[in-house]
Amino acid sequence: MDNKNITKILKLTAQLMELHEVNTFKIRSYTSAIYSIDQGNISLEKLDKEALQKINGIGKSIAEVIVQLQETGTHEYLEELLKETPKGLLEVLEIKGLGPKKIKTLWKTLHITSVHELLEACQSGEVAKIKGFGKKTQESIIQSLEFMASNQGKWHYADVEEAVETLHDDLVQLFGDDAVSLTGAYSRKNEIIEQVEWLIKSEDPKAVFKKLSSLKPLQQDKKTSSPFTWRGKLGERDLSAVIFVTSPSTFVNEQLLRSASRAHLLAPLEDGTPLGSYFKAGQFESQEAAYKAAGLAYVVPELREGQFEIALAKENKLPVLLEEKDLKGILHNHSTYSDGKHTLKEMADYCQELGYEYLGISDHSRTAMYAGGLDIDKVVEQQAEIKRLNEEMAPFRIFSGIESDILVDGSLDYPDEVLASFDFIVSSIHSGLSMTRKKATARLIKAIENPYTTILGHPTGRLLLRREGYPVDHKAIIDACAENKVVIEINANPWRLDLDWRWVHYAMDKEVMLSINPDAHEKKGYFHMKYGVLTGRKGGLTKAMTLNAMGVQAIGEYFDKRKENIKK
DNA sequence: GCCGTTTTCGGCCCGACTGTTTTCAGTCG
Repeated sequence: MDNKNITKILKLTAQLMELHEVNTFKIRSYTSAIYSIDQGNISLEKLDKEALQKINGIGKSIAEVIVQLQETGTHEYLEELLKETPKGLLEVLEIKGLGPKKIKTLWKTLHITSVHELLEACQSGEVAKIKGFGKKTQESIIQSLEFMASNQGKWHYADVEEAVETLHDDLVQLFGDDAVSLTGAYSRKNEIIEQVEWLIKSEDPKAVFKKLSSLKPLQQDKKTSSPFTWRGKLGERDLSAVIFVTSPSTFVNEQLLRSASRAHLLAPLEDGTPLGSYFKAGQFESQEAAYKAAGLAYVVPELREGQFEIALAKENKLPVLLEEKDLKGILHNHSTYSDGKHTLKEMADYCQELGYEYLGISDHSRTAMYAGGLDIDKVVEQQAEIKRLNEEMAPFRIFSGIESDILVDGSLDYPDEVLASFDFIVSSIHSGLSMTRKKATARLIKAIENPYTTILGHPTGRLLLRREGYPVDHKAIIDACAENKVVIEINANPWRLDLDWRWVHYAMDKEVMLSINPDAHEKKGYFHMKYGVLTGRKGGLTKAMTLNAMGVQAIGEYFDKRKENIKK
């Protein structure tokens, strides 16, 4: 069992302990053990009881618990707690804004033991009447429940990627490369996937179904399947999967129709025919040939969203999209100076090992106490270390940055002379997230207008499927970035992907550059760059408009020049 | 339950934010 799953179970244990009012210091032990595991970079997988106890915060009993987890997937104490807990309450624990204490109150006073009962109690106004609760709490519970319901059965692209790619390889093995095609939202590299779809070319659907039944990760739902359409689930995740079987004569038509979004297919051609109707009626050798016949340049699947691509395809002006290999460096990363798992040197070494020319380190600024934000002394210390490492590692270079909190009033988190000591600054909002659109926009614009802001970090603060971002006026933000020559981050963490791809094209139109930033808190975080590239590509991002596609020298000059302009 | 010692028992206790209160409790990152 990996660290992530271990801490997940320990967290559940701690929550249940709170629910059952176990000694608070005992609970604290669990939470501090979790913190220690999260922060450290020691894999617990192969450690025995003795080795576990050497880790700060883990003593005899928690070590025993972890050993049990490794051996059985659960532990005795957890099982005991679960026995005393109504099953439905476990789901209630997932609700944002509700902790164990409040849940206990709901359980003991209103006898609520499930999400369903909770929703009813909120709707009837019972919850607001309890001491310690109020109308706002009741309203926010309803909102959370609605948000959760709307996200049922949806997954992050990155979460399903491995299962999808593995099955795709299996399908290719079974049916041949030219007879299998991924379609749907996944083929367009959408950030959220509700269903994965394939198209299989065959005259004999029965034979196809038979072969499919040999694939272990697939479980067919016979009720919803039909003679040409296999429906069911993929893998343990309960991911909805559909496999269409189509004859060779309509394979290309189906590929075109099933890979594009509705908006793309509704786009009219010169004579007014919707593209979808044209694709349906015609006979084509290949997808490329179909676009050509329609008088369009070839549109890659990820652009088939009905945004701007048809107009550009008509004029043969589709951009050459950014590729991962175009990226020369990685900006916006954290180290052990704040809440990262690996040291500055480890982060730099690994970055160099992956073939990049530079690393931008931007730990949290001092206001971010929860993340070990750097006070001014630490900033000085880190910059000295960067200077030393740069001498050692040349021509590789570390740029000294900071992820400065944008404070509630829109100002940055250090006095000007400290801000001036960095090569670049990523300005982001981390606290005070519940704002009106007007307030959030004004706060961001003030930070954008600060001459020290180089990059605007995750502009909406959203966490996909978990938290809506604060509402912002995207146009106003992008316009302000254009005016102040501020780069906008495409935060490549699959939970964020923020700036959203739907705004990338507008930003480029305004000549705002974008930066693909992994926001890495550990070495393997660099691999998220890939999802940032996908996001950029969906918005039509080019190499020329990507900040970190610049080589080390060019970006060094870019940072210097920006700083010179501040002095003037 | 963990830690650290003034060494086997006593202390442990983040800070901002929100919504409830009207000085605080609960939650979150």
